Amino acid sequence: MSSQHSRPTSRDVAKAAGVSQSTVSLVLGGKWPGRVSPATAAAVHQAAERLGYRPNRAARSLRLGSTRTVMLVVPTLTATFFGAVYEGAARAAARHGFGVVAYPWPDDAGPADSPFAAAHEAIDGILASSLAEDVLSGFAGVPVVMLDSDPSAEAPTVVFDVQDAMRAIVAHLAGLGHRRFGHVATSIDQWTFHARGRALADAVADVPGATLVREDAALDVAAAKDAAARLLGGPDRPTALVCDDDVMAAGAYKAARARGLEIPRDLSVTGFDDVLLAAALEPELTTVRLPAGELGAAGMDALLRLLEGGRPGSLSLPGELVVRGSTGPAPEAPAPATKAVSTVATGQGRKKA
Amino acid sequence: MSSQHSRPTSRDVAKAAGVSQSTVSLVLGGKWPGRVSPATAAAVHQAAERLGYRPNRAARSLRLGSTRTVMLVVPTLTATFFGAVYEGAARAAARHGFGVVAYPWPDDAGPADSPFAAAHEAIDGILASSLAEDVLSGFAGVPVVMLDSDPSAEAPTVVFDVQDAMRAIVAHLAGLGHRRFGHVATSIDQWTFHARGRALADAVADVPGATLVREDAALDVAAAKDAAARLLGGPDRPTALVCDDDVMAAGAYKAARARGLEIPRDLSVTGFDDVLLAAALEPELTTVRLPAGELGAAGMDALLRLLEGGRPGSLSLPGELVVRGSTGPAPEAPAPATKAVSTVATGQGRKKA
DNA sequence: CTGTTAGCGCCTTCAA
DNA sequence: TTGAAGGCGCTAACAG
Repeated sequence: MSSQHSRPTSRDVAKAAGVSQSTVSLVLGGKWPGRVSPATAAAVHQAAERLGYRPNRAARSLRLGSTRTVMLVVPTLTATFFGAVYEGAARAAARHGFGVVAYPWPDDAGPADSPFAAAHEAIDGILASSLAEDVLSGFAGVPVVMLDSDPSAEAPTVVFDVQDAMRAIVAHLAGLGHRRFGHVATSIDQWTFHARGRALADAVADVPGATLVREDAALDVAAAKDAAARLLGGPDRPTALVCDDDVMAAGAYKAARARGLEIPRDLSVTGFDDVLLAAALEPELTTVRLPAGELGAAGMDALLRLLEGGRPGSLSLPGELVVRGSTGPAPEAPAPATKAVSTVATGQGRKKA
Repeated sequence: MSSQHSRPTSRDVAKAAGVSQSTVSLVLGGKWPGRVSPATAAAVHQAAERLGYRPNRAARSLRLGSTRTVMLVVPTLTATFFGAVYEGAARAAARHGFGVVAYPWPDDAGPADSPFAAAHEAIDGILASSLAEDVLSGFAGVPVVMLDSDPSAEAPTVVFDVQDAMRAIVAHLAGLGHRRFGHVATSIDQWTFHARGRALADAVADVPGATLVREDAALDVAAAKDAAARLLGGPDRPTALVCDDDVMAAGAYKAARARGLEIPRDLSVTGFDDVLLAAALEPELTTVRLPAGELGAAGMDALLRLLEGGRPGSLSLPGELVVRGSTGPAPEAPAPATKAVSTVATGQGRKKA
């Protein structure tokens, strides 16, 4: 026995199969046809199998100069969304023999360390989600694909079609007769939230006679509650609150309840994300489901293509409006309107009852 | 220029500093004092800095036979809990120059692949959270620390003090006058849930005159709602529902509402975990906060000690009871009791109003 | 105190 | 069709 008790090497396999190392490499690398006899190849495969041989990654990396590892940079892993992104990315990577290491980098922490504290410098490429492009300034030269961030960036991107999703929300609400919209917005400086704000404004502008007021807050329940309370306390109280995120919708629920408003009778509320929370709330939340896993997978596919020398294009994934119990017909005369709201039915509006 | 445009090697640094490679290795490895002159050491450091030198991980791994990488196996990353475990573990690992790769392995998927599809076989140790020990059967020989799982296992473990947490919950509830408890349990076959069930039964048994009924359900809102409904529909309706998880508590809320019961006036509800959900519910949930990040960090510390040849002991982390709005005094005469509930005040009960 | 040397396991010429 | 040899970048013996 040449191998003491540790993992077998290609040498061991060669010895066992009665061939040379290079033959083993050829066969196991799958490029033997036409260069190695089928019989020899079979013998090699068999020996490798029997010995439980697995190539040493470090040695392979050293020789090849590539690590077959991709780093996923996300603001946090403590959010189901990014966990799903990771799982989607890892699945796609595994199909190509790549591994993924997660690197949580809070968005308010400035540019990420280039010389990693975590010793993760051995990387072939970077997948960055929901981060500003300049966060990656320390990684010049490393192939990058950006997820859920400004598609006008240089790197290939994969994003959600936020505009379409917001249009769907507004169409749904407008169809229920709503005209006075409130936007419970998050103040986080991320592309997706800027995009949501813009998309909502655009969509509302397309509804004749519709108005939109906006309040910003941090992305947590308490802050969102305050923002929603401000909206609800203002003149011309909105009949529908469009929230930037399911978490903020939970805050909106609380503000509504504090004001004695019943959802959806007196107020409609929508979210964005469709995480666990949406189904846990009462009534269940009408929201847009964002396919986080697919985002990760599509991003990884693009990155892998990039690593192979290709030039992947940018991509946009559709969200899906999930209508649940938090939206309903606009209340008839919700408040003594000070401004006349001359609503022109656009034809797509369909009121129930 | 010897280096074309790629990363500088220790050779380049040596050349730049006018010394040999081994000196560079010694200096940068921090074991030069007494072997290299301070002046030379300074020169090396400076050259390395100027060139932006970073050691090649693959080469180092190959030489050292260790990868300075640990694998964290978790049931899923799509849960804030495991995301927090990861972050805690990664932080602790980084302090020692270790990296962490996450490996989501659903608990119902049987023993994990030993020869990883994801090519993650290059690993020094394994941290496994909330998994049965036999899931790791394919990794014989690799140092392992188990998190949140049966402490009677062979491997060192880090767990939460479930028993203490449950006692705190029951004490809190009993202090409010509750004697009829319902357990909304999860049917998931994990150590922690078995432990919760046992701990709850024990704690209730210690309250004179107290009773406990139990219903099992999958770990999701809808299933928990059904289970809670069964509990609430049975004879001698419980006045307090102890749920195995915050998610299940959300289901309990729904069941209560469906039955016209108001929380906490007619029914008290408690959770377990204190994730985002607890503060999003209305009223906010009384629950036990489980320090997931600390679990990961403590586990990683233990694993690192194990890798250094030590024999870390097992550890138990305390949870913290967080009292919020979902628990209140037991209703006076909640239902025409068929059994007499002879309540003996234990002296620690303190009713408001 | 510093330099030389060897070899970790793999893949890829090059020669047979 | 197969084997021998070299070297990826690093570290640890061993010389000097």
